[in-house]
Amino acid sequence: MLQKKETPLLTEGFSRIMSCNDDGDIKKAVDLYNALGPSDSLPSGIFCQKSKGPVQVGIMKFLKKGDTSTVEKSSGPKITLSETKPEQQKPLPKHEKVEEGMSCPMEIEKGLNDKNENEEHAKECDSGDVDSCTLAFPSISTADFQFDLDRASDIIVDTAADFLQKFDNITYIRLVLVDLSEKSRILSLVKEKASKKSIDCSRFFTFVGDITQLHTKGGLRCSVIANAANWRLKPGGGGVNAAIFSAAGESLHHATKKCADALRPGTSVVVPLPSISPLHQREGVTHVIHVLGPNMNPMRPDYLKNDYIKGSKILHEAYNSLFENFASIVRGHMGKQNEKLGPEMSASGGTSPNDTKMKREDSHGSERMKKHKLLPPIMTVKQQHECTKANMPNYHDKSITSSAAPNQAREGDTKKSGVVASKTWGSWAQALYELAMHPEKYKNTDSIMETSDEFIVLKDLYPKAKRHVLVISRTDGLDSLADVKKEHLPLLRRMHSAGVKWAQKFLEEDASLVFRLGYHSVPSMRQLHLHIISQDFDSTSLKNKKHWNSFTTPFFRDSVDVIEEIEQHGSATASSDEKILAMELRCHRCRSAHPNIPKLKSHIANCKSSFPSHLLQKNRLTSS
DNA sequence: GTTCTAGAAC
DNA sequence: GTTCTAGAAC
Repeated sequence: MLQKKETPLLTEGFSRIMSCNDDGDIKKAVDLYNALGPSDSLPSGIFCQKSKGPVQVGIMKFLKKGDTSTVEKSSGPKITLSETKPEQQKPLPKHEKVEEGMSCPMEIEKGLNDKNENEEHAKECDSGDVDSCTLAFPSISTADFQFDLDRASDIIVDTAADFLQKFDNITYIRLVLVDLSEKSRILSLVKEKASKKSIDCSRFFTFVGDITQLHTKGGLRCSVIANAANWRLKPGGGGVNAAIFSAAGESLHHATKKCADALRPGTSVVVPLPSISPLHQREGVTHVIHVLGPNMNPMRPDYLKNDYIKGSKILHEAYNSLFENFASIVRGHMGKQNEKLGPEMSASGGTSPNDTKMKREDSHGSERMKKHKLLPPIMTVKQQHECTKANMPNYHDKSITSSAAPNQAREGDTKKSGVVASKTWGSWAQALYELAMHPEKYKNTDSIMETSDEFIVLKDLYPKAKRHVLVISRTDGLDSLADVKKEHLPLLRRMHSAGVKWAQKFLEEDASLVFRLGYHSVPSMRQLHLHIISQDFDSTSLKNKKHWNSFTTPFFRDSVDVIEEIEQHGSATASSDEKILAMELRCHRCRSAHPNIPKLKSHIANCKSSFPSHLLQKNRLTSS
């Protein structure tokens, strides 16, 4: 239930930790403890019961379980009414007979509540081959993006026919166009046009139902589903996108973010769906392909102003990209089945020369999109220097931050050109650098407490505790711990001593304070700076999880440890990852967890526990 | 780094 | 209804 929470450890003082994944596990655990007599005991250790249940519910949902809007567990977890968009709430239509006079080979299947009527299909779909090779997709661009249905149906039928012809040797590859309503105009148009083209109805058909419940409600197994995504690949909005993200849970969101940040109209991206996703567990969906089509809605981004020449081209590209990506998944699956090679192949990885080509093209396509679309033009370090030279160092002055061109890391680019990727810095991240390079310009600022050739001591403008100062190195090119080498050791030692000196000075004024000296693993601001921060964290500027975790998790690297590490290894390699900043909030003294910043702050205002033992060693803390 | 704000959580 | 967070923008 506590999905983002740190797992408890035996070292925290527990003797036995059991993980329960579903109600059954919980009951077993409760029964186990209920059965204990006064002198009974259980073995110590960590006991993780393997998940058999379909989904791990969030704690809020667990507590609300009695709510009648949530469907009973017996039929598998269902989307609660409050989570679905109005169009997803409509009950699925009852099975209807195929319309009379329908001569085409296409079949219309109605969403089925009655399992018996779907038995035949379900049986067929249970075959591993078949379920691995069915793509269910919604009509792209015809809902919110208001693309003309007649033109769209032509494009769907054309691209599907081309695709199936290309794969006519793989008979069990199937494409299924899905829509919610039996009255769907796009379904009937596609059905009609497909019949005219005599497309094999076992390989391409339409289906009435909810794309997020094809297996459980419709008896149709589709391991790959397409999503009519938005360009930011964000959950929400409405329609299919909202429904898929909602049904797939957080893990789809995370998995998507790993694959791409944004999508260009006419392209698609494959996202392997983590096995913890309810959509994976319940419906057997292993991949979601996000597709972005052309937009004919003036209220939405990339509006094409009714330019159907461009629009049709983009819609063609969108379906081609979708089907090609689907093919790469199928090939990956076939590769696994046929070759049974030792090393695992990626879900989209193929093995034949053709596959390699396709994979390369695909990855090129997605790489192009990956992390790039939203980024502004890159600047060289020199350009950044030029750009910021003219500016004042007050890093919160908006006139500065808006005048300097932003720049951010584009690892892909630097890697490709063979240059080692080095972090680039946003305009707001330059202030300490400016100050370190030209302290004389700011000598009247009362924030500067000390200046030497090697460093500057500055009051943090947004202190995160009663006392919070920075010792900023003045060495040009030394921006973060990643840049620190053995040659910088004397500097680091002197920065440390300066920090200790200031801490002692503060202790003369308030002997109750306790100080910690250290660096952020990944600093937000350029120019190596050492934090000297009192451990009360009593400050209105400490506002969020990132602030807290940057000073109280391994993201904060104690100066003494950094120095020792560089002495031993020549560099500071143990730096922790930015992911840790999103962790739960725990008291830095007693390690208790708190649900939000205000509650954490009221706790730490009173917590008198001693500091964790590792902080009590090696002078990591400075106190009176 | 902060500010702003939509939407989630309460 | 208010509080709080997280992500975008700067």
